[in-house]
Amino acid sequence: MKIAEVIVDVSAYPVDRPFDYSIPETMEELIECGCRVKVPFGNRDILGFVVAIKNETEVPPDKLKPISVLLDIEPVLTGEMLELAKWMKRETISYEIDCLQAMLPSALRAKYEKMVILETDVKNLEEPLQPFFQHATKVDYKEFEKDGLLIPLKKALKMHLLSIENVVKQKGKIKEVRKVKIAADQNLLQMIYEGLSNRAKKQKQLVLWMQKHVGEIMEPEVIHEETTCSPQVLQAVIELGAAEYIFEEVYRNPFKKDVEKTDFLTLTAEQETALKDILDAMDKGSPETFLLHGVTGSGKTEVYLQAIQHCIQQGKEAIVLVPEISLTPQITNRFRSRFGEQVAVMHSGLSVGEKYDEWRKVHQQKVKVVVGARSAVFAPFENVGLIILDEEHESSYKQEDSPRYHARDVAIWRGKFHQCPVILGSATPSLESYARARKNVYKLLTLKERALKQPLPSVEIVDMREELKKGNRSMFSEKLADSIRDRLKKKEQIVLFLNRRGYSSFVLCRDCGTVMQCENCDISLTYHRYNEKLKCHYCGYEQPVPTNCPECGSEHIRYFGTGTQKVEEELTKLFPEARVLRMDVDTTKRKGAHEAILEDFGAEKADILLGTQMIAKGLDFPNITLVGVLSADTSLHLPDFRAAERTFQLLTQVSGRAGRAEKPGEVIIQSYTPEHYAIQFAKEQQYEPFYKKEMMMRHEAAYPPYYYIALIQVSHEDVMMSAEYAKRCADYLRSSLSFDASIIGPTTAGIVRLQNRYRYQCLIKYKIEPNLIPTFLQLMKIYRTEWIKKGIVLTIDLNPTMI
DNA sequence: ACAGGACTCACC
DNA sequence: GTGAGTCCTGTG
Repeated sequence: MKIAEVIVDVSAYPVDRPFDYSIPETMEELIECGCRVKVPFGNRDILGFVVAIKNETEVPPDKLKPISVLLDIEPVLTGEMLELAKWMKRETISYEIDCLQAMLPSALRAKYEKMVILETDVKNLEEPLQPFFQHATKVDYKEFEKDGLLIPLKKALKMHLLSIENVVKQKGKIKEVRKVKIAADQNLLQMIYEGLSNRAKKQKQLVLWMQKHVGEIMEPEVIHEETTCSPQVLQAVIELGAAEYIFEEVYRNPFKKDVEKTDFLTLTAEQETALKDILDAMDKGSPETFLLHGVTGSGKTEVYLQAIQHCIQQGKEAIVLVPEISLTPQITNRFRSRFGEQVAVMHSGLSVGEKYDEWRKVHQQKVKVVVGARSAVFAPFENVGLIILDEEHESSYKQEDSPRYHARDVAIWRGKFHQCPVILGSATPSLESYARARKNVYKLLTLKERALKQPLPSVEIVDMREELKKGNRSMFSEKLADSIRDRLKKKEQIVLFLNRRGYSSFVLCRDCGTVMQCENCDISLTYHRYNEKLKCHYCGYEQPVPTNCPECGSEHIRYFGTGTQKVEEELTKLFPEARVLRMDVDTTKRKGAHEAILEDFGAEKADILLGTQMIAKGLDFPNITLVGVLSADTSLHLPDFRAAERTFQLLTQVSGRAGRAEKPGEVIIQSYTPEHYAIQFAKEQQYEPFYKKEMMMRHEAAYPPYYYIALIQVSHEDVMMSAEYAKRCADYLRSSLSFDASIIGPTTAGIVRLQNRYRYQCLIKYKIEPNLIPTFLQLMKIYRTEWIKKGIVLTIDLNPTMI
C-alpha cells in the first residue's frame, strides 16, 4: 500500500508536521508530490498538500485514514517549492503550511463551508426552520446564523432531524466560455442537410455553411455574424447533431489595452559591459548575484530586457520582481511590448480570478516571463534562467506577516537551485547589499551615466527656517513658488512630493489640547476630508469628526498637519489656473484609479501631480522639468535606524523623476534640517559618500550591515503580563545565546498599544550565532505550548525592515 | 443529577 | 485551528 505524507491546512504548532494517509487504489497512478488533497482530519475534511509518497508508515493501522479526494491531476507545487517551503519555515520561524500557501494564488486556497442537511421530512421540523428546506435539502449554515435561528437549529441537530456537513471548496474558478464545435464528419452534415425540409431555409443555409468549416471551433457570435442566422437557428441545427457546444478554458485578460511591439535600444558602453557579465554568468550556469547600481535614468530596464531576451533564447524562463507601488502599466508595458504574449503579470491590483489565470499561464508553461510584486518570486517555472529584483532596496520585498520572508533571499535561493544568476538593481542600493557587493559576495555592476547622456537634474535645498524668519508661513518657499509659476507659464509639468509618513493630519482641541486618539491604539486619528471621518491607519477604526471636544466639550476643534488634501487646497489658492492631480491613498482606492491618474498626467491633462510615496518611482514623463519635495525631514526623524537611508533613497528617487528627456530638470527640496548628511548627499546625488557616512553611523551603533538584527515582539491585553513575558523572553535569550550577541530590552514598542494590546519588544544584535535558529525554535516551542494559553502573542522577525 | 463552562488533547 | 472528552462548578 502507498502512503502519502500530507501537510494539513491548519496553522498551529502541534500539527506543523506531515501526517500520513493511505492512498486509495484509484488514486495511486494519479497522485504526485505537490498535489492538493482533501483529507479527513479529526472529524472534518480539510485541505492538505502531498509532500512525500512512501511505501510504509509507523502510524498504527487503526489510526491511518485514506485521502478522500485528489484535487489536482497536475501538482500545483514542484519539488523545488516543497523544498523551498522547508527552508523558509526554518529561516522565518513559521509554519510549513503558511509557507506553502504563500507560494500559490489565493484562488487555490480552501474555502470551508458548513452546510445543514435535511435528514427527515420537512414537516417534522420546527415551524421556523421549515421554509429553508422547501426547495433544498442542503442549506448554508450562514443562513441560519443570519436569521438568528441557531437555537432551533441546535435542537434539531440533537434530534438528528438535521445534520451538519463541512465542505471544502476552492476559492477561485477557472473561467470557461461556450463555443460551437462543428461536426467533423462531412457526410453527416450532408445527411442532415438533405434531411431538412425546404421550409427550413435558414437551417439549410447554416448547415451548408458549416460544410465549409468542418470540425472547426468558433464562438457562437462569430457564426451569427458570418451567416446572419439567429441563435434559435443555430440551436436547432445543434440539436440535429451538426455541431455541439463545448466549453473552453480561457484566461481573464487583466490588460486594458494591447501594446505596440518595441525593438531593442542600442546600449551605452556601460550597459554593454554590465550585460556582458550577466550573459556570461547565464552561459556558464553560475548562480552569481549581481548588484546593478545605476543612477536614475541610466537604463537599467534595458539591460534587464536584453538579459531576458538571452534567457528566452536559451529556452529558459525569467522572473522580474518590481515593488508593488511601481508596478504601473508603464513598467509592465515595457516588458509586454518587448516580449508580447510571453509575459504574465502578477500584482495586487488584479482580481483573485485574474491572479489565478496569470499564475496558470506560468504553471502551464504558456509564458516565459513573469513581471510581478513580491510573491511573484514563487512563479512556478521549472527552468529558471534569470531572476531580477528591481529597486532592490525597497522594503516592500519583505513580507510583514508570517511567513516573514524577504523576496531577495528567496530569489537567491532559487538562483542557486536553478544555477542561474540573480540581478539586484537599484539607483540607491540598500546598505546591506552594497556592503556585500564590496566584499565580493555580490558582483557589482555600475552605470554612472544616464542612458541619453542627459545631465542629472540640478538640486537645490531650501532652508525652511529661513523662510519662516522671512515671515513666509506657507508650505511653499518663495523659490519653489517662483519655479512653479515659471513652469506653469512654460507649459511644463511639475511633480510635488509630500513625504507623508508621520505627517498625516490630526485633530486637536484648541482649548484643552486633546488630540483625537484611536480607541484601540495609542495613535492619533487621521482626518479624511472626503467622507468627513477620523480614521486609525493601524486598526481601521473610524468615527465621524466630532463637533465638540470629547474631553472638555469645547467647540474649538482644529485640523492640524499637512495632508495631501491640504496641500492641494493651498495650491489651488496660490495658483488658481493650475490643473492639479492628487495621488494618495484616497484617490487611488478604486481599482485602476492609479493608472487613470498617471495616464491623465502623461496626456498632459494636468500641470501638477501631487502625491505621496507612490509617485516616487517609475514615473517617466518627458515634460516633467520640476520636482518639489515639500518637506524632506519628515521621514528623517522616525525612530528607526534606517531613517537616514530611507530619506536618502526617497529624495534620490524623487529627484530622478525630473528631466528624463531633452529638457533639463530642476529639483527643489524644502527642509528644516538642510545640514543633515542624508539631505546633503541627496542633493549631490552621490551614493558613494552617503554610503561611507552611513556605514560609519551603523558601525558606531552596531546596526546592520555590521550586525544582524532580530526583533521579538510580545503583546498582551494586560500591560503587566506583556512586560513580564517580554522579560522572560529576554532572560531566556540571554541564557541561550553567546556573549557576542547583545539583547536590548525589553522595551516598549514604537506604538505601545495597538488594537487594545500592549506591546513590548526585544532587539537582538548578533554577528555569528550558530545557535540562533535553534534558540528561536525552542523559544517558539515554549511560547506555543505554555504562554499562548495565557493570551500572550509572540512574534519573531529576523532581519526586520522596521523597528 | 445534570447542564454549562473551562481546560486539555489529539488530529495520521 | 477545532471538536471531543474531561473535570468541575453551580443549580435545582
